[in-house]
Amino acid sequence: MQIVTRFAPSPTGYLHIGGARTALFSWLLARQTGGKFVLRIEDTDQIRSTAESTLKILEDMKWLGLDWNEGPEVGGPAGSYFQSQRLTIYCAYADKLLEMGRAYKCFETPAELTAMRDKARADGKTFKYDRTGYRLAPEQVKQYEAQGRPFVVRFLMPDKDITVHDAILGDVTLRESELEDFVIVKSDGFPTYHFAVVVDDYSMQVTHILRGQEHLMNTPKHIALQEALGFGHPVYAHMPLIFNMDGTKMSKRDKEKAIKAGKPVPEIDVHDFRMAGYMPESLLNFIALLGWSPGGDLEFMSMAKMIELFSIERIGKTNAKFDREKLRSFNMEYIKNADRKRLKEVVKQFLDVTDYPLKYADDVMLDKMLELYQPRSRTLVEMAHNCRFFLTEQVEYDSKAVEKVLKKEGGAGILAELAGRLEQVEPWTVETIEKCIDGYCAETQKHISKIAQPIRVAVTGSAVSPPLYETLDVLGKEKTLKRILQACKL
RNA sequence: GACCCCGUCGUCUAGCCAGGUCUAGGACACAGGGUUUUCAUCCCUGCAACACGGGUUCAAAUCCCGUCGGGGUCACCA
Repeated sequence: MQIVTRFAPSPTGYLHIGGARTALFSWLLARQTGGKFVLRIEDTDQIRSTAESTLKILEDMKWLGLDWNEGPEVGGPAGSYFQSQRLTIYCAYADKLLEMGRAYKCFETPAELTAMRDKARADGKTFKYDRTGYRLAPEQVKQYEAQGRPFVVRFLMPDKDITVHDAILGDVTLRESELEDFVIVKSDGFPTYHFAVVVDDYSMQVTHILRGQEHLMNTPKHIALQEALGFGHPVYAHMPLIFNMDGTKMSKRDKEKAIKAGKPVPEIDVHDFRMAGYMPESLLNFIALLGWSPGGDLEFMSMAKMIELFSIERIGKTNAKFDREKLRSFNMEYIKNADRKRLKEVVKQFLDVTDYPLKYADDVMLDKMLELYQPRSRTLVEMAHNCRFFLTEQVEYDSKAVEKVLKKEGGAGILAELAGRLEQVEPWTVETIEKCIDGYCAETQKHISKIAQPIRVAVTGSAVSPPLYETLDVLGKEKTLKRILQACKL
C-alpha cells in the first residue's frame, strides 16, 4: 500500500519552525517510500486565515525544498486543497451523521457556554457539555430553526473508552468520562478543525499522520469520528515539542517582546531563519535532529541520506530545546563545505530578499567575496555584513581598532612610507604585495604583525579581516593606496 | 485542578525495546593549549549527565512501582 502523508498548516502567519519539522518528517516518510506528500491549507477559521499567509507558507515550503504531490498550485484528485472550498463535502458528511443520529444541533450561544464553563470551574468541576441539544424534542429544534436561531452541530461521542495506537507513544487510552460531545460544524456553517481534518484525511487517502504532541488529546475525537463514518484509521505519530532554551514556547510574541526590550530578535518562523542567513539544508538537517536521530554519532546528513535513514520508530518522546548556537555551528559547517555553485545560488537567493551592498556586486566580485568569506561565515548575514567594506566607497572605521592599532602601533609615518612602497608594486597580485611588505619588514626590522594590523585597519576599518594580502589584492591598488593615505589623517 | 505524555552532560542526543562489552559515546557551548600577520578554520586537552527512592536480578542507564520535576490538553482556534 502506498504511503500518503500530509502537512496541513493553517494560514495565519508565516511557517513556524515547529511546523517545518512536522512537514519535513512527513515529507521524508513519503519520499522514502515513494509515496505521496499532500499539502492542505486549513483555513476554516474565517477570521484569522489570510490568503497572504498561504502565499508565505508556500514560499517557505519551496525555499526549504519540501515539494508536494498534491495541494495548492499542483491540484490533485481530492479537488480543492483549501478547506474553505470544500464546504459541500463537509456538509454532506455532517448531514449523514445527523441522519444517523450520531450528531445533533445545539442552540447555546458562546456566551452561555462560557458562563457554564466558568461556573463549573468555580465549583471546582471539569466542564463537560451536558447534551442539552441531544435531548431537545424534534419540534423544539424545528421551532428554533424557524426562529433563525444560530446553532452548532455536535458529534455524539460513543460511551466508551478510546485508545490511540500511537506509533511513537504506544497505546494511550482516554476514559469515556474525559471525552465530550464536541462541535463539528460552527454556527457560520464552517466545519471545525476536528471534523474537517478527519474528512479530508479520508478523502485524500492519508495513511500516516505526523503532528505535534499538542494534538494527542484530540485524537480520540478523530478516531470516534472515523468509526462513526466508517473511515478506518490512519497511523498516528505524535512528535515531541520544540521550545526555547528557557523552556517557553517559541512564539511570534517572542519577537515583539525582543523588539520592545531592544534585544536581538529571535528567529521563530522559517522566514526569520531565511532572512538571518541560514541555508535551507542546514536548517533542515538541524531541525531533523530535534526529536529524531539516525542512531550512533551521525549528525551531518544530506537530504538523500535523511530520506534513506528516516524512520518513525527512531523519533523520540522527549521535548527539545532549540539551541541557536548549535544551529549557527551547523550552518557554518554547511557554508564551509558547500560546493561553490550551490553556495553562490543560495547567496544570490538571499541577496534577492535582503539589501546589502553585496547585492550590487558583479559576478566576478561575488566570486572573490565567496573565496574570502566561505571559510569564515556562520551565516549569510555575517558574510554580507563583513565584506561590505569592499563594496562601499567610504570605510567605516571602528574607533576601538583605530585607537588601539593605528594610533599606537602604526602611526601615520609607517603608513605613508608603506603607501609609497606599495605604489611601486606592479603588477598588483598577492605575491607582489607580499614581497613588498615582507621587504619592508626586513629592512625596518619590524615584525609583520606590527605592519599588517595598521594596514588592515586603514584599509578595512576593522582589526579583523580575511588574510591581508588577499584582501589588498581584491580591493585593488587604487583603493588600497587611497585608503592608506586617508587613514594617515586619522 | 482534572486527564495525558515525558525525565541520560548547560543544550541536541547515542545507549534502553532483546539487562552484563557503559569507569555512559558523539556534537554544540564553555575552559586551556598548539598552528597563524588579525579573525575564522584546523589540531590537542579538559569540564560536564543516567532526577530521586524502593524493588526484581548474580548483574539495572536499561525491567517494575512510587515520589519529585518538566510539558501538553481541557474553544463555535487549528
